[in-house]
Amino acid sequence: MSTKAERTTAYIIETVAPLFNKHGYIGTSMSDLTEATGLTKGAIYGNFENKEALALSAFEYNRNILLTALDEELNAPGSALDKLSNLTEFYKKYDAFTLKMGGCPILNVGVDAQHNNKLLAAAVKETIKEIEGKIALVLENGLNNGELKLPVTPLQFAKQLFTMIQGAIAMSTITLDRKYLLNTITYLEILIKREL
Amino acid sequence: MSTKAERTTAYIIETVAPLFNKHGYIGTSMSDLTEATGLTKGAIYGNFENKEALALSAFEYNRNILLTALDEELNAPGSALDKLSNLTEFYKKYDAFTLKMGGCPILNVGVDAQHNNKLLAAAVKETIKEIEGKIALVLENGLNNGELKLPVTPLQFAKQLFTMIQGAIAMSTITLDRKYLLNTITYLEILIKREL
DNA sequence: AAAAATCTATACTGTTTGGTATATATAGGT
DNA sequence: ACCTATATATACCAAACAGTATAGATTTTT
Repeated sequence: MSTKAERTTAYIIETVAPLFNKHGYIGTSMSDLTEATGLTKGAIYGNFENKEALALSAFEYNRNILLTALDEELNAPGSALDKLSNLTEFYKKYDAFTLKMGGCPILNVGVDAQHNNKLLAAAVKETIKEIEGKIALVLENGLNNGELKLPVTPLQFAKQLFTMIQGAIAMSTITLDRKYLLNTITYLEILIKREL
Repeated sequence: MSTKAERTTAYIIETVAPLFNKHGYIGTSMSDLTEATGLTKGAIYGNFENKEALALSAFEYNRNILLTALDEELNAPGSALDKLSNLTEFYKKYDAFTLKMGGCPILNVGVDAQHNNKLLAAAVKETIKEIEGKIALVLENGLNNGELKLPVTPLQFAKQLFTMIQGAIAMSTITLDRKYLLNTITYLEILIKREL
């Protein structure tokens, strides 16, 4: 069984991750964190070196949830097209999926950290690369199987796909209108059926 | 000629607009503003009621630059397809265009203000509606001319177009890689040529 | 050019910021 | 059950926060 401190550390991360995601690095104060966790500064600083380390752990927590969910869709049994279909279905519900974490961590932290925190900004860039790689791998396998053909390289197509998805997420987030998400994904489904 | 105070007000807005756009509402402090403008708090608070009013003016300043530039492209003489071509050309250089204002104000303020400032968040939503309306109008005119046909309503197509553009902006901004912008716009040009 | 209006600088407010030293309380191992 | 190690709370720090009162400087109007 895990030690008390490990459980406290995990509890803190889980609790503050949505706060950092919603209000940004600077926008989240230590008093916000003590209030949300019910712990004191002593407890938090006993488990994390400083605010930055905590914010980074919080992002990584959200990122792992996202990557795990994506892996589940992309590694499910079935053809490459099946996996892509899993992916689009997943993103149709992405707003509900990211509700607990306070919205899309890639969009929120990516934009917030750009000029406010280099470590976080780099972590987001790395996460994007990972996701694009995962999608590209599925496409490459489908290509090698002869199951589908591509107008561009697998990575290039994956990047285009993810860009459109991220655009839908951005628009839905900013306008609070999930139609952007639904309509874009519907378009992507048609695009996949037609092009591949 | 304008009065001294009016010029000072304008000077303050021009100077602080990129700061608010880059670092967000909470991330920009009054001392950042006095430092950048070379003015004191007295001068700034003499021209603006508070930080929020200044941030709103700063966003509106950037927004007006953007809307004016878009109007120039969409109201230029020529056919509807010409105007759409102007639009895609404009967005190919969007990263350079938004450099002075510290990045895309719709993306930056839209994400930042979401949970930090309702007034700003509402202003961004309104701006998106305006831009979509402008694009939709061009499409509608082209439709009425018999110049082009659309798979969906003009507004719906405008929204899809803008979502993809905004996705490219988001990805380019977060990764600092303008290829996302270029590749997406290239794709849009093909899409317009094929679908319309 | 004088008077009235307006703009800006200075100095200050109370509050909140991230972070720390230390004392106490609690957990884990024997 | 005790002892040691560790985790948490309390009280504090200097700096930075947004905002303000007022006095002096500069425009603008007359």
